[in-house]
Amino acid sequence: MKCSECPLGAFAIYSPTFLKSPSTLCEARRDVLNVRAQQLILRSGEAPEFVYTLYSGWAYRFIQFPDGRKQISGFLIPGDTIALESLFPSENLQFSVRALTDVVLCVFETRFMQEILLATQEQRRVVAATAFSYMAETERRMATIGRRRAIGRIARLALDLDARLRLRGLVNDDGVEFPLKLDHLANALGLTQAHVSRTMIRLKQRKLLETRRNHMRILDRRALEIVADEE
Amino acid sequence: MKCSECPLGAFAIYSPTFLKSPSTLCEARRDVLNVRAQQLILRSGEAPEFVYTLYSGWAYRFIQFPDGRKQISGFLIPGDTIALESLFPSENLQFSVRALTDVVLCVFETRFMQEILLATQEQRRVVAATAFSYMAETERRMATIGRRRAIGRIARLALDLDARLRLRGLVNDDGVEFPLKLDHLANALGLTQAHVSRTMIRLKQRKLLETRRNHMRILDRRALEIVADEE
DNA sequence: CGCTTCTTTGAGTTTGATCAACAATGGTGG
DNA sequence: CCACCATTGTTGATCAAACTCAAAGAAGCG
Repeated sequence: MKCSECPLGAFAIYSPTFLKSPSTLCEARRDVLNVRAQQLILRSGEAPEFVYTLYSGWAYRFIQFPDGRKQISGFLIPGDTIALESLFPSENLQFSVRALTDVVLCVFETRFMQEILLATQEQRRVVAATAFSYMAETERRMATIGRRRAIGRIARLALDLDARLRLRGLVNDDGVEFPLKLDHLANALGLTQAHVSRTMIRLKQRKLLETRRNHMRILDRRALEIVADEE
Repeated sequence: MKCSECPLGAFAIYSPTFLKSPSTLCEARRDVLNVRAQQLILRSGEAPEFVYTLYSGWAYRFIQFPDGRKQISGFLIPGDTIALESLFPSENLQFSVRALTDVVLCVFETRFMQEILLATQEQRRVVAATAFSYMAETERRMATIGRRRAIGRIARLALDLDARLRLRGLVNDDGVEFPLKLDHLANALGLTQAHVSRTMIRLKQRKLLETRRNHMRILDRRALEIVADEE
């Protein structure tokens, strides 16, 4: 695969550099890695050696508790950097990342990526904006989990994912790719799988969204937003 | 107040610069602001004009819902920067910050602070580390809210705050300053004030911690950690 | 001392968890 | 193309944690 033809380069964290000179990224890229669904990509407690970006497939970032429970703190979609934390030599990771589907990763030399991302004003701005936007999303999800009931939590997550996927152009016939199982939703939203099932059925009955196979479609965005804000 | 004598400079985000040349900060400082308890410091939707750091008192960062509920996403203690987001000209804020007690703020020229914080490798490292550490704390709190019951959530918050306050030296006779009311705990942990009250009483009965006036003391740290991890 | 702000407590209700079984779905290989 | 298997989703019964609403106490402050 040539970086110069990458359809995601314009959305990645290195987009300013990519748009100016795609070949720079090819030089920084060490490898392209295939990872099977369910495999760990980053392990809590370690310090990642490379910077990875997601070329295809989904992954999720999660915190594992001693008793086996887990909380998914975010989903990663094509174009996302696996963990901005890996860019800087600070502490070890406090979370893990697991492939949700089969995944293809681009592997970059950390040192090289640091240089690219700090090189220009514009690049630094994009890095900061990406970090703050992830921060904002995490805070909003915390608020949703803390203060909304099941139906509002699911509505909000559906809207957020839909928006992000659309920005990346990952749309098919008026809906988006959607490999999440009830279990993922449950672990991301502080609910149980059984309860997510019941609640999804309510959302479908109210004609707010539908899911089939690996696909989700929002049927009434306005109404769904009201549910997310008020229920 | 002279910056050179500031006891918090060594803990602030500009600590490398401060330790080398305290006067640099005096030059960047525009003002010292007194803010009363309950006043808003930053408003959601706006773009802050200056960079503020907390010289004394506590504040909290929160998201307000249309229906009046709110979620506190973090507490700010002396030495903290009010919002790293204000450093970079990205989008508008998605959260607000309110003074929890009477507060004294140092007000810095944004442009000047940017220069200081990007000037050296060491400064950039500290900025990144601060951002990632706040990120990690937010993710861990999300996990706690999503996957722990009331007693574990309170235990975890008490431990986290205690640790942060101790790092800053804000300790008095084996306990820490603690101006939080039940309502703040409730809004930070996704609970109601009534339920926090009942749960705190259980923690006190089990001799894990005590609170009087504006003060909290952890009586059995080991046991409290077990509660935070497993209950 | 009186007022305001916080905390405690109670009764009744609701949401969501738990445990468990069963149904549907989508591959896979024969 | 069908039978089989693994995975995922649905459903029911029961229970517990936490919420709501409300009122009474306690504590702190001027």
